[in-house]
Amino acid sequence: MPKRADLSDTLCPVGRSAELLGDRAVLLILRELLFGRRRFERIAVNTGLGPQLVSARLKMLVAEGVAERRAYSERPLRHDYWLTDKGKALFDVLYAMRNWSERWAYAPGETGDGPAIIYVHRTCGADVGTAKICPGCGAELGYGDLKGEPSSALKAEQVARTG
Amino acid sequence: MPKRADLSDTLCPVGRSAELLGDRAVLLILRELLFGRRRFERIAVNTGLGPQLVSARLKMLVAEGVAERRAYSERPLRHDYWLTDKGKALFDVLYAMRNWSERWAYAPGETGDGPAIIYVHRTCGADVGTAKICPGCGAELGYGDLKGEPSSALKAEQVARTG
DNA sequence: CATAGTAACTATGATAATCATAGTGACAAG
DNA sequence: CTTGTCACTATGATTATCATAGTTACTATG
Repeated sequence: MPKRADLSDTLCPVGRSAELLGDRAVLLILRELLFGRRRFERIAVNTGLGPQLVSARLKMLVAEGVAERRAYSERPLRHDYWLTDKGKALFDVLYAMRNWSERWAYAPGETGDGPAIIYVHRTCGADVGTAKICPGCGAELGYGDLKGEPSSALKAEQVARTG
Repeated sequence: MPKRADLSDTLCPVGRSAELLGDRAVLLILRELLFGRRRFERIAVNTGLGPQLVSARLKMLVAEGVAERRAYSERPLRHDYWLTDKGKALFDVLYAMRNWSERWAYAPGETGDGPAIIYVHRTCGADVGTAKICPGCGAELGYGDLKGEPSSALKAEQVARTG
């Protein structure tokens, strides 16, 4: 490809975020980070992306202020990646993606019966389904508010990948 | 690139939608379709994408059931593209992207003062800001509920592109 | 102390997606 | 009968991505 057209200076807000989010690898890495998987190897394995891609994208996310690289061990020197507030705010986008998929992206019965991931509101314990507002208590749902439980089918897939 | 790894059969809902949405061209085309721009040429010009890419992506969106190709003229035979319900439901994702950008993606003052696009709730007339729930009437916000007004700076940019 | 293991990467070459540019087909308008 | 419109297709150069293997800097084990 020739250098991809740059949209980072568009004033259109969708165009701006598309520059960041319009990339499979970025979305998958953000998924991992939002789920609290912070280590390089874990992210590479869970996403199925090669280490070179993971490395390049993490560098980019750090440069954009979406993630932070921290040392979690001095000897040996080891680093992992944490979301910044700017990164945590992307929860809303990924949650919208998840909700869309649960409604539109599966064949009937493909996930067993029920969603691929069940989300429960930490505060009130209600199963939120695919709602934007907690059906139990009416609160808005954002980063950290939900606890996700993969369906048994999805869990099996994750175990198969992780080995 | 070798054939990109296929995620369309993951059970993870974020992975599934990432296969579709993790692509700059798709996001930009969806933006246009959600704004009611249905014609091929208009989409190509507004997104800055080449006609080949637009063509390929629209075909994919039609194959995925996100958009529909319709004849709007018989002589000469001309087609345009409409979102299906599955496509309209993607509003939530793009709206989340927009909200994130308005909050995190601009330097201070870059959009003048105020958001790049002002959204007004059609039903109650309230300026929704970057809320997920209408601050005026408390309703959830979905496809068709909002009327967007680009800031003057963004409008100028759009005119520059359209010619 | 030598081998194996772990974790976060970097290096290399093949393949294919993307871009820029130009062209096509079918018709309408002047 | 030339110019214009609209929805595309064709071509070639460039480069991002993938698969695979290797590197660095340690720790743990026999």
